[in-house]
Amino acid sequence: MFDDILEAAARIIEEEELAAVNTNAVAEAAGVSIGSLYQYFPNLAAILAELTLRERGILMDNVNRVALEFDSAPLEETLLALIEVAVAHQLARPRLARTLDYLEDSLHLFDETVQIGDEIRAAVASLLRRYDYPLADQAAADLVALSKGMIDAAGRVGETDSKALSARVARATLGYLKY
Amino acid sequence: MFDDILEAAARIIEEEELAAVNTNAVAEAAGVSIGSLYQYFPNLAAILAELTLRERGILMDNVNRVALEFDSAPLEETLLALIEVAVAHQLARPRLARTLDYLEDSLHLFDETVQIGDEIRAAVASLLRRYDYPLADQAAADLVALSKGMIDAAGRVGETDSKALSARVARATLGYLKY
DNA sequence: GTCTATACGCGGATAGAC
DNA sequence: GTCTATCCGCGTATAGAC
Repeated sequence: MFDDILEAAARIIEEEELAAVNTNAVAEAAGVSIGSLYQYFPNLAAILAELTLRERGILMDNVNRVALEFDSAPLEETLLALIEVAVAHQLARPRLARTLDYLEDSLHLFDETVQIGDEIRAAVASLLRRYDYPLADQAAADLVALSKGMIDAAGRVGETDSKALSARVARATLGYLKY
Repeated sequence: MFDDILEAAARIIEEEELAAVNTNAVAEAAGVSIGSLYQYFPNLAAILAELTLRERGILMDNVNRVALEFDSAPLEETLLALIEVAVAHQLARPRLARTLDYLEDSLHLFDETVQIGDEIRAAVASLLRRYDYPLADQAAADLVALSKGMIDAAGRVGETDSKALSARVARATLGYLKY
């Protein structure tokens, strides 16, 4: 039920837009009454917050898992694995991912905690440092930003070939590092 | 007056958030009454549409000007000039630029016309073709996307050094092309 | 032309029946 | 626990005075 409500909100974001996410619409899409909705969430913002935290959690779990699994792999392989995680995440539900990014950015809904980008940048920076790459923080920020830009754009235009997209993103990141 | 209203909307976006842009707030920030506001715009959406079209117009004018001025310059110089235009645009009013991008994306407010990204991609693609770069359309899309990602991220964290940022973006684009 | 006042609908949230 | 009914405030837009 809790999950039904979150999923309903996610679907409205995908099929309509963020502004269309209101308590009535979410309750109806979830197949519950407005009264019941308020038994599971204190207000509308809490629904969006929980949805954001969940999506972020899934991505971060995968990022951290890759960082662990590849802790003695060559740099290029690790980067590609991280890219594949990010690509898979974004192409699964492109519009949802972009909208939640916007939410997290515009409303600083979670300014107590770090933004998801911070975590990923930190992971990449520590990876680059392990390989003695100079200016690791700057490079990590750039790599994450340019990857995100490419992956967002791909999702926006409906690309579905994860492998091809990952390869292009990998090319861009390696081009940056080696140029 | 017309301009005052647009500027008021822009400032609210920068200082608050998109959802805070309502007729009352815009009228107050513009120093006019709500009644007068409706003499200049038929509704709230028209204000946001006009604001978006203006910002887009400024950027596109500059892109097209560079494309003309550099029509016989080396590829790298032309790319750098285009990047500098985009960087200047984004760093001038970062939050406004990002929010209007979101608007144009989420609401397909202007689906009759082409999105701003399409125009820029087309300009870059024709540039690449002039230098016989293979897969020009794909490369143009990737270059615009990765540049936008880097420039957005820089604006988000308050970077102000346009030259340094342009140089890093140029490095990423050239890295992509040459890797 | 610009204002104030107001109508009106939508959406958030709660009360209270079942 | 889930529902329906309702309250209430906010925001859009208009009416009408000056």
